[in-house]
Amino acid sequence: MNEEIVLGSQECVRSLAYVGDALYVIGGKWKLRVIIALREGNKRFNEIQRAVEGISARVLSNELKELEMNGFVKRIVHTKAPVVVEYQVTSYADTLKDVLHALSDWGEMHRNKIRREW
Amino acid sequence: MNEEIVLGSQECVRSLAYVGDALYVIGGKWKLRVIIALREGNKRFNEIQRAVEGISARVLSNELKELEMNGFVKRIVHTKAPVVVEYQVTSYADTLKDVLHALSDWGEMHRNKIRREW
DNA sequence: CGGTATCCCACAGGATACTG
DNA sequence: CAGTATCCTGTGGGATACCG
Repeated sequence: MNEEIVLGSQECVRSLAYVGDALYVIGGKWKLRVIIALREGNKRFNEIQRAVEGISARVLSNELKELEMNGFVKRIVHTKAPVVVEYQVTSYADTLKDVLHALSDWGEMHRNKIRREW
Repeated sequence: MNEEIVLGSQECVRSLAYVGDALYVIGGKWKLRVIIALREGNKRFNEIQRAVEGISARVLSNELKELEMNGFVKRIVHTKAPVVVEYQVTSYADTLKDVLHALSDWGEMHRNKIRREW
């Protein structure tokens, strides 16, 4: 039951490439946070901006475009009476569930550790 | 069993903060990759550089210092006869196991998806 | 080998203002 | 409200050279 602890060389090489690929699309300061905000439910532009603290309109606009291009988010324009634009996570974004959970859990643990140390 | 799919508002807010904290320390292009490389086994400076494709000596040097400061990596200098420096992941780095697995798995899935599309 | 020093630049991303 | 336009800065990070 110990062979799980140390990665084999092959696994390491593959893992390096895969994590590289992952970071390429979901890396950066904001992408995952925007996705998290939208997983709570569809949101309009300004709602996202309020939810994701610190993001500027310009940056959010860019992130949404990239997220849409990569299939994580869908932009929905309601053409009925009051024209409303809202953003929705796609089912592909759901595939990130484990990543988000793992990162969130680890972040929580880490924050507590840091607080204890200071 | 459906309440798992949509995050509650509280969870969302907490998750946003936690993921922010996590990305603060392990975000960026290289940190996780250096950790992965070292999880395979202790390595010397140039070995790491060869394993983590594309990283320059200057950047690797900086990353190792930060990783050491944050308790993920230990720098070991063997003072015996042939002076050798090697780097080792700490047990704290092991707490990232789930994050690394999730990211690696997702990266693999995503790569395959992209390849299928083109 | 294990780095450091220097130089440099692209680009992520912040601030502010503005528009339909 | 849903963005765009402009401007600007920091810094991540590449290239190259050098050192003990």
